[in-house]
Amino acid sequence: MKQSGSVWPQHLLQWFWRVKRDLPWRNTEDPYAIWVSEVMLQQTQVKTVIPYYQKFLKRFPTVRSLAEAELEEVLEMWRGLGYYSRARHLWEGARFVFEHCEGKVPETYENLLKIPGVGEYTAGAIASIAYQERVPAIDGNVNRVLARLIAWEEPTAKVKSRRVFRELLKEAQSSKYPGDFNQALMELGATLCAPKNVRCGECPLEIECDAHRLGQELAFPVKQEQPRVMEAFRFTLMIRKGDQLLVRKRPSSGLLADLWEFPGEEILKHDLQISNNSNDCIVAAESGELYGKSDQVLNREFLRPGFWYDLYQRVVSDHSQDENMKKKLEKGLEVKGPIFHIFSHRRWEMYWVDLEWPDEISDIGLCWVSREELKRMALPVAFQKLLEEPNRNYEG
DNA sequence: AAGCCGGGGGG
DNA sequence: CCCCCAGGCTT
Repeated sequence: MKQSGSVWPQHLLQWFWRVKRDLPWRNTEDPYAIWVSEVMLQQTQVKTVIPYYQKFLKRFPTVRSLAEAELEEVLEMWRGLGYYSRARHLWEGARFVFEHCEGKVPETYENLLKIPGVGEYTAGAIASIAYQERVPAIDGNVNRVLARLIAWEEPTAKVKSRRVFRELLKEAQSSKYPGDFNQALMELGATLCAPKNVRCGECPLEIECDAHRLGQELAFPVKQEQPRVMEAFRFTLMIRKGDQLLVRKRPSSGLLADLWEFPGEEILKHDLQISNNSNDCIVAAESGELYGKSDQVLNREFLRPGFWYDLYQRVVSDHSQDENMKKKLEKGLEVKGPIFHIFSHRRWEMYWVDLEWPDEISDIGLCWVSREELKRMALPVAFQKLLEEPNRNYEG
């Protein structure tokens, strides 16, 4: 960690004062105007923002004028900037200030935070720039600059990273010019310390920067590790009656929420544990989880008629055909698969069996649909694949 | 802590 | 064209 008494904050400020662009929101101390600029700059480049900023402030020069405007007109002024929900948030924030703060933008970081749509970053920017409060304003640019400065090895979004960065800035931030200090960091990130094209030769922090010392500027900030792919089996019952197939609706949260599926179960390979049982079987625990002695054992286990019969019993609540189904599964068990399906964070190894059902079924969660109807329903691709491969018999 | 929102910009 | 993403909010 950089020690207090470090000189880089001075270098940074002097660089900023030397190169800073003359932007409209840098010629005002009006917290409302700075608020507007911050919201616009969150989503768009400086040169695009300038004309919108001027037009917007001309039409809505005060919190009151914005609060009293119709949302329609605010959105109209925003047209072309994108991210219209933020225009709405700005408008709602203005109404909040008008109503709860006597029309005056709060003067402290803490009170700015109470405005809906104003988070840590925006509150910090307004407090430091308009009121010279010594608080950080950490946006994506600042995160990148700091991560490189100290060659920080964790994703910036981590709680630990945010704590370390805040501590670092607490030491470094200028007492006399906290707003300029924050703007300088952002300017640096926007111009020299860019995501891809770094210009370290011109950077005031070149000799202080750990990433540069390592020759690894682009390695920081380290990216969030993508969630590892969870491996799972997906066992499915294709229950038919003539042209009809049995389907059910998935739960309204989680994977493939509210979509349709053929009845069955997902078993995470991660959940497979060594069984206490003396025999070599997978046992269906009360929770519905399966336990096997090893992956190898499990990989064979779904060939057992008993495995599919157990699954069938957990999945179909109409037990009138139990004997019938048991016979079918024991006599001519044909397991189909594997078919693999990959989601963003999960990988299914899919197996299924075909079953004929003789007549009506009484199960509140299940319903018959024809293949024609199925085409018009929200059936995830994973299950469509099963329909397309009726002859993929498993050959252990 | 992780994901969504919902559109833009960069490669 | 696809991939990635800021900042605030929700779960």
